[in-house]
Amino acid sequence: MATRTSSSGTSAARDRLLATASELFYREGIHSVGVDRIVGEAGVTRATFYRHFPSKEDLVEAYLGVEDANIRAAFDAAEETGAEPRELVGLVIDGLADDVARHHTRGCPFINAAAEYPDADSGVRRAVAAHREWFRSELEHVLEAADAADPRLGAAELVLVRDAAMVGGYLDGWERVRPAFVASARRAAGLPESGVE
Amino acid sequence: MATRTSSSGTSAARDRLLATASELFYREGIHSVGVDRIVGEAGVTRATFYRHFPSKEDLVEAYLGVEDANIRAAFDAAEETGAEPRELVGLVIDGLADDVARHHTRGCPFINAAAEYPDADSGVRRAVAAHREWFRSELEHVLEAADAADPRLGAAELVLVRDAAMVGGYLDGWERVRPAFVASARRAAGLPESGVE
DNA sequence: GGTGAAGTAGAACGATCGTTCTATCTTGTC
DNA sequence: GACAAGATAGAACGATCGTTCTACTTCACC
Repeated sequence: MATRTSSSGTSAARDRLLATASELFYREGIHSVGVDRIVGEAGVTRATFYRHFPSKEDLVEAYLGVEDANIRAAFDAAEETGAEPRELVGLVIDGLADDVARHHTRGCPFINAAAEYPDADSGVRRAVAAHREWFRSELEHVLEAADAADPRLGAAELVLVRDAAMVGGYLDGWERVRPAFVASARRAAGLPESGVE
Repeated sequence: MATRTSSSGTSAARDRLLATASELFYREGIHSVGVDRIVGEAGVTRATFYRHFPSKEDLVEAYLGVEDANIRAAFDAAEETGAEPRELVGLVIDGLADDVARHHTRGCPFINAAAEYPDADSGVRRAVAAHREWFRSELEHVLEAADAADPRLGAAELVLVRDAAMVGGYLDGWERVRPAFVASARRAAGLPESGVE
């Protein structure tokens, strides 16, 4: 059953492997999840696994790539609503809050991964650093377009408060963190305290 | 060389074990550091290890206990300066910043531990939750004494921003995070933007 | 219709994991 | 001097880690 889906490097087995691993890595941590577990739950053999990924670490990096792509897609979707620059800031903040509340209830995939990879030169940490830098500069552009007072500082504060929201949402519960997050984020972005519009 | 130090559960070997493990767990992560490594660097045998700790997880919890005690001691020291309530708020914020800059450059021990322990009922996660609740209520008391507008929300925001400072300090570098941290923290606590006094 | 890549199945590698064991030695206390 | 507790040394447990291997099957493409 060699179901090659496209001419590129993708295949049904590879997709299942990556989807299963992403779920397990996020929910239970990376070092805690063994290769046996992944191939078992993906319904794939070890040989197939190592045909698609040179090592477990490559799978870990691919997992972070999935998370990165998801967030970029969310930003793209927000921008495609055609909202005005100042509206967009509110949309982004609401989107971040919504993401923490619904999808990322076990903390930030990148922060959690970094906790398990102390070597800053490792592929995993490089992926984390690249993602964070993209995220920060993306926020800066959004604030810049909205004529924020200090886009650079504002973006740094938003990153700060988003990190905290993911950590706090995981450890303390989102409902306890939400008010503080919304207050801090809107203040950092130079928005009024109240509703979106 | 059975150097019993006191009549309680402490001993030189146990102290070395705990100090070595604390350093290794913090610097390299918990699952990444094996028992062999710990006993080796502590200059102790496995038998001695298991005489003092029923299992590795007990050592992990003891490690978090050390971190918890350190932070409590720092709060006590700040309170013993005899500063006025409003001064104390500034002292606490400066102390938190100083701690991130000097000691906790690999992130927050509790957040990192939680990343590796998904089970909220585990002893490790219970220790994390207990520490965080103490920390939050301690901040609330400090803000309360300083007649802050909303001590409960302010404390929640301070926890938020402190979490973020430790994460950001680790992943992005403290010098990049410091301005955003100080601005957010002082605003959350209802302090003026500028110096301590 | 044959070639080759991608799949399955399953055994096996050495290394390390956390844990337990026996046996010997040192030390402080009665 | 005897005894118990703590530390030492080192072998060994079964389990799991990430990785590699051989052998066989199935499909897509030229």
